[in-house]
Order: sequence, then C-alpha cells, then structure tokens
Amino acid sequence: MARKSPLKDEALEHVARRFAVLAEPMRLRLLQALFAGEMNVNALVAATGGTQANISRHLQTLTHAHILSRRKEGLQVFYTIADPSIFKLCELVCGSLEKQFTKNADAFSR
Amino acid sequence: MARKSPLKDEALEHVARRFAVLAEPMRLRLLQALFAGEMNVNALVAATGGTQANISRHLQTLTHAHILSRRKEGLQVFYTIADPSIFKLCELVCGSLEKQFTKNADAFSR
DNA sequence: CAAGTATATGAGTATATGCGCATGTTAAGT
DNA sequence: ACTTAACATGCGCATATACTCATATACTTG
Repeated sequence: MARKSPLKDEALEHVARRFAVLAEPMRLRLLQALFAGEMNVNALVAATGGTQANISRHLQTLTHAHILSRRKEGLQVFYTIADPSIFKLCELVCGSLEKQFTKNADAFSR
Repeated sequence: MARKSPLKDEALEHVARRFAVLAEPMRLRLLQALFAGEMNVNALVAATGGTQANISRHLQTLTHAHILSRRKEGLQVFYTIADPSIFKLCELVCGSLEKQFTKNADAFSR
C-alpha cells in the first residue's frame, strides 16, 4: 500500500482479512491481555470474562491469522503474540481516535 | 492499547469499529486510489470498477469514520484522505503480511 | 421551468460471523 | 481403565453488512 503500483486483488483481500480479524472487541481484549505476556486459555477466559467456547474460537481465529502462536504444555495451551506489528497497529488506531475525540471536544467547548 | 491500564469496553468498540471499516477490499481500493490525492465519485467508480451505488455507500462509511473528508463543488463531490494514520496502518499490515509469506516460502524451499 | 448529470439512499436479498449449548478430544492422575 | 481437567469443535440462531436495483436529491444548463 502507498506504493507506486496498486496492490492486486488477492493482496487486498489478505489485508482486509487482517483488519477483519482485529475488528472484534473480544479479540482486542484478548490481545490486550496478551500484551503482558504468554497466557493459557483459562487465564484468558478469566481475564476477558468470556465463555470458554467463545474464547477458544477467537484464539483460533487469531492463531490462523498468524497473530498469535500456540504452545501446548500438558493439558494447557499457552498463547503468545507472534506478530509484533500488532502493538504498533493498535497504538496507531488509538492515537488517531484520541485525536478525533479531542477535536470533537474542542468543537463543543467553544 | 499497549498501556498500563486496559481500555474500557467503549474504547475497544471504537477501535474494533475502525478496523472493521478497513476490513473491506473495496474500501481499501478506494483508499489506495485516494493515496494519489483528491478524487470525485465518478473517478473513483472508474478507478475501482465498482458500481456507483456501492462506491457511494463505501465512501459514506469511510467518511463517517472520519477517514475521508468530503468537499462539494457544484454537482461533484470530492473525497480526500482525512486521517494520515491510514498510510502507516496499511504499510504496517502489508509489511507484516509480506514477512509471513516470505517465511512460508522459506519453509517450503528447504 | 424542463431536462440532464452527479451523487445519495431506500428496499430487498444473500452471505458471513459472533454467540451459546452441547459434545468431542487430549492428557494427567488415581 | 475410569475420572477429571483443559481446550476444541459441530450446530443452530440471530444479527450485521455488502451488494444490486430502482428511485430520490441536488445542482447546472438551456
């Protein structure tokens, strides 16, 4: 993106897919929890307040997108953030949204 | 995100919404076209190959998300990228996906 | 005011996906 | 072998949203 030649359709769909994976509040909560480091499923269920089944599915989605990595240890499965670009992505979006809100706040307060 | 205290639910939904807006190939095509500068709807319809109705809807979505800005001039409406963070966002995702693919390529070629 | 052009929008349909419930699978302990 | 614990998954429902077609709106020109 932001290059000389436009991306091909297939590439665009990959990019869109990546954004779609990040477009769920529950998945963002999982990522937020994992920012502190590796966690197993039970801990993530507790941290996010979701049901075990639902969390498991979201973890699957994030793993298939290569955003998380899985490590099995006995009965437990530990997940970690595998793609460091996620940090910057979230920071960028948060920063942009903050600007928007402070702008709106300004508009109302004068 | 990536801060000391976790984001509130409402903030997470805003972040998720921002990602959702970017999770459509056609909208990414529109952004890609607009990277070169301001364009009116007809030009965008031609550049993306979509129908006028569909493009108009996507432009509305992007504008409501404060990613694009609208400027009316007579009969025509010109759109511009209003949020510069979009550039970096797309670059980050593209870079991350490229790494993934070259990694996979490596894995198969040895 | 009539006609034409550029864009937006209402309505309907099809598809995708998040969630809950129940059940399956894998591994540890007794 | 049986039980229990930790995860994963099949299925059905409900909702969201992308797309198309037709029509509405806004503006310009004759």
